[in-house]
Amino acid sequence: MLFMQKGKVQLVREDIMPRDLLTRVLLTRDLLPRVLPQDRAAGPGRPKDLAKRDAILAAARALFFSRGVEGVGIEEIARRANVSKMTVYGHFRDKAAILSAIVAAEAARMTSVLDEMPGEPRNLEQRLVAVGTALMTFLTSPELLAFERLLMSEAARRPDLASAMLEAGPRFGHRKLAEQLAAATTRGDLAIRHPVVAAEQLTSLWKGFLYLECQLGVRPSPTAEEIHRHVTEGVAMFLRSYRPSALP
Amino acid sequence: MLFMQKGKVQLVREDIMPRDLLTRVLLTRDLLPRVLPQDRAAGPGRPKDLAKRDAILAAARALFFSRGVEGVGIEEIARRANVSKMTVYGHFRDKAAILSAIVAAEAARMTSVLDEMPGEPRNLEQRLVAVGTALMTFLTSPELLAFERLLMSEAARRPDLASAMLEAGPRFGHRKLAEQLAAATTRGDLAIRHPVVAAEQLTSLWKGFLYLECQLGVRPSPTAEEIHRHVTEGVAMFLRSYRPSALP
DNA sequence: GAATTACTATACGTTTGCGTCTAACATATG
DNA sequence: CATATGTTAGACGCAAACGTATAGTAATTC
Repeated sequence: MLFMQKGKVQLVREDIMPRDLLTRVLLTRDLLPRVLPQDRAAGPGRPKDLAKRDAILAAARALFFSRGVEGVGIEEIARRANVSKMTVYGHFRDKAAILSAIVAAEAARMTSVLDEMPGEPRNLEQRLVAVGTALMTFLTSPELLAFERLLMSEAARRPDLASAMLEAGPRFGHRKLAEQLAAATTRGDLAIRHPVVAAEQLTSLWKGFLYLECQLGVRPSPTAEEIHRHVTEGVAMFLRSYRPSALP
Repeated sequence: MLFMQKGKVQLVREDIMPRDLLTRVLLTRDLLPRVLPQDRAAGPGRPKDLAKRDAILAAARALFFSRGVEGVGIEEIARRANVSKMTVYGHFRDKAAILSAIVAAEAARMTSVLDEMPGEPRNLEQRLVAVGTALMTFLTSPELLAFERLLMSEAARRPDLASAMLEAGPRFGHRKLAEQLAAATTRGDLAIRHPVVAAEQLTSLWKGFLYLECQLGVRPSPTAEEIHRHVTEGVAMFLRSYRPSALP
């Protein structure tokens, strides 16, 4: 599929991000206990094959993303993961548990990506454009769009999932961006009274109508050029509003 | 339920908006023929009871909004509409046709609401705040949020629905807002080079993070005060960026 | 090797929901 | 009145999906 190189599917595992950050993200809405279950501490008997667990999650992820939770059966997940149906139930209590694990993994990935946003380039405008471009590239990727759609349709039934994702994604991103904006303000490059508000505004400008169109699937994901142009427009507008001369 | 006063449910009918506007909205994505079907031109025999048709649509709307299309059975719709299941199938070919009719009605309602946005108040800032407040009040109403959620989850399967809604809602609104912004520019109150872009930016600022939280259901719909404060912030930021002195 | 646990394949019982059909009654045209 | 269509209530066939059960094989500990 598009978003996973065959055989190399990593979901929630301590090797992709520091355990404490992962935990912090997932504990926001007691999602963790459902995701890292009792590991039976290596008694006698054949151990569980974690590769199969990952294969199940990868298969479910791809299927859920493209056809929604209700549109996919357990048997189909098992078939795609090259696994027996019973094995699926051996690893997960039910369908909802699979979804929880996927959302937790996605939340972790989101935080991880946001945590590595570019921070160094030369002047402020270039830095903001770089961050915005990276963010929009991430957000408009087919897999992220599919994930948001999925989350939206499950939001009513499973508010915990939406909560976890909001915390790991937007809120986390806003805090990080707000820090940068505050720093720029103390440096004298910007005049911002409420950095968090400004960060939310900037993010909204970055997303704009473009993101909505992508989310509803009425247009393909934007090219790098389109994203760059769109983000640059937003940054310019933002900087005009918050340039130091604007506030006494 | 929350969003309809019992018995007074009006969906797609020529009495709520001019026929040509309605048609223009719905024809954007050949939704119309599926919604206003062949009326059999009053031959012999008992005529169809349009009140029942409306009751079916109202029931389906409420149920779809709260539990999604897949989560609701035809029998349940019929029961809630005080109608036999066969009557449902007498008016609509299948579930998808019911959904089409609902979306068409909602699109029409959306255009109608956007078309009546406040236009008169005194100065520019007050006018923009008034429009933004009205828009956000509309968008964050439980019914509209539920509708967007519904649409999002069906977007993959039914791109025509998303298209119709985008055209009737955001795109229509952006055009109207862009006209006002362009007028303000010629009046000298603003300095805007690309009114449509600016309209999209302003709308994004109005929505902001607040709307996302509502959409995901992690917070209740904002109060009038909250909306007013949020919109005012956005307008202030917008005006700082596009005030005439900002551009030579 | 014995015990224990995991995985496979398959079958099963149950539920759910869709869409159709029928027989009776209701309401319109002419 | 005859005719034609709409509405109801119930039953029906069918397919899909969930989650469980069983029996045999595979992997691991002691």
